[in-house]
Amino acid sequence: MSRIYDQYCPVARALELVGERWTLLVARELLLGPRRFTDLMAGLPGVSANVLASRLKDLEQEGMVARRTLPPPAASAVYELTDHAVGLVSVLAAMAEWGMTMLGEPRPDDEIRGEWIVLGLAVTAHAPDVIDGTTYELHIDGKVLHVQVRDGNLQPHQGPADDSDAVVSLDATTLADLALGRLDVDGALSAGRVTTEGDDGAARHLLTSFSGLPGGVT
Amino acid sequence: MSRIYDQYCPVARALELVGERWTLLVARELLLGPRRFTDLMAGLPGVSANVLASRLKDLEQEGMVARRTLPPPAASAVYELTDHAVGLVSVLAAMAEWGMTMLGEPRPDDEIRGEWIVLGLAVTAHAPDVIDGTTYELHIDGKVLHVQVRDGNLQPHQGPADDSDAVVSLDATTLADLALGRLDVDGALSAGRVTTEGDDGAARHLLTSFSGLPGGVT
DNA sequence: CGGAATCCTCTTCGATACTG
DNA sequence: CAGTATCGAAGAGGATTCCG
Repeated sequence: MSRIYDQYCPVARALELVGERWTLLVARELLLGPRRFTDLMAGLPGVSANVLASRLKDLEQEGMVARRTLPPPAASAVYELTDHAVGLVSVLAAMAEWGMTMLGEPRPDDEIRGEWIVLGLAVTAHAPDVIDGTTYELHIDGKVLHVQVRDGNLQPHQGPADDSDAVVSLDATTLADLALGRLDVDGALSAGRVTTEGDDGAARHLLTSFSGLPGGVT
Repeated sequence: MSRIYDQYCPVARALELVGERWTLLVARELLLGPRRFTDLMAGLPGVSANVLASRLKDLEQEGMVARRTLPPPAASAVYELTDHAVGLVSVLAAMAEWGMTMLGEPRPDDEIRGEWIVLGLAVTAHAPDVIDGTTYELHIDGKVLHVQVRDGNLQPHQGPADDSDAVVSLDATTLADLALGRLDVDGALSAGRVTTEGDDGAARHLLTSFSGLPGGVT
């Protein structure tokens, strides 16, 4: 059960819904698409099974998350964000945008995952250089996700793209180095830390929109 | 000490900074201006002294809050948001905006304070009707605060205005009823639940911008 | 294998009392 | 007024077990 503040205040109400430890990170994971319990465990290193189960139960009760059983032959249960959670996305976006400026260097014990950085970039990057309607496939440390450009926004999703304009391959550290200005696009490409396929120009536009964000060392 | 997630992720980083219980509510209180420890205790019903002291210490260490001793003869210590906390404001705004839509009716044990509702309104209300550069003084349940309109945004502050265009007096419940569409401007005025002084037309514009927001019963 | 339930230890919270 | 000290209660974290 979520703890309450007993204050008739919008901020307090929001915190009662998603303010507990791990809750917003669960939402972060679900932002990229439906996930099974085990996937969430894997995507949230450090969480314990009982806490995750508890948070999912809370979110489900609040109507933010729905538990659905996939049709056969998969027949496994997945959790996904409901339509009521659209407002939650803007909270997550604000957190990611501010957190991006406070990110700094990875600490010794930090787990590094490409998706997390992509999420931060997606909300932070102003994408005037990226052409609306394009889709990019990202291969980060072997994992595949794709990003759609819609109305000047970058929307990340898990898995491969149906039809991508370009494929960009790099590792999570390179992505973070780009984002925070520790590496520039030309340097990354010439050093072979980033490789592209398909429309190389478009890929370069995407990388440029990713690089040198506020909070970086520029 | 704030607990950490050990994830190199912007959202996780933000949560390490302000994700603990009460932390964002402390920031909410400081948003309206500098406050003494005792003021904060009064503005955060339910918090205990040790938790508040701990949160202030954390925020100070993160550089979000500064502790300052007022010049004589006041000579009391106040806490205030630093310039580094500007990014934090957008997080608070996102929370308030979403929380406003989730607010609903006050629960039996809810404390009701006008400032909290004003804060929610300030970030939620689209203020096309309110004239830029105007200032309003609000008297809510005897407490005085003022709102400045700048670039289409409403900025609330504690205390009286230096030079206000209008004064609006009401109680917190009326304000919430207006915001959530349980009451309209005409009804509130004619029932005497709201009284205005100064530029009545401007006051009406302000009230209109406050009324019938998303999440209401309209 | 997926996920829920149980048990145990540790930290944090919350409330009251106390001190400079 | 501005906190610190103390202590019981609650929650987090980890491991293990049980159920489908």
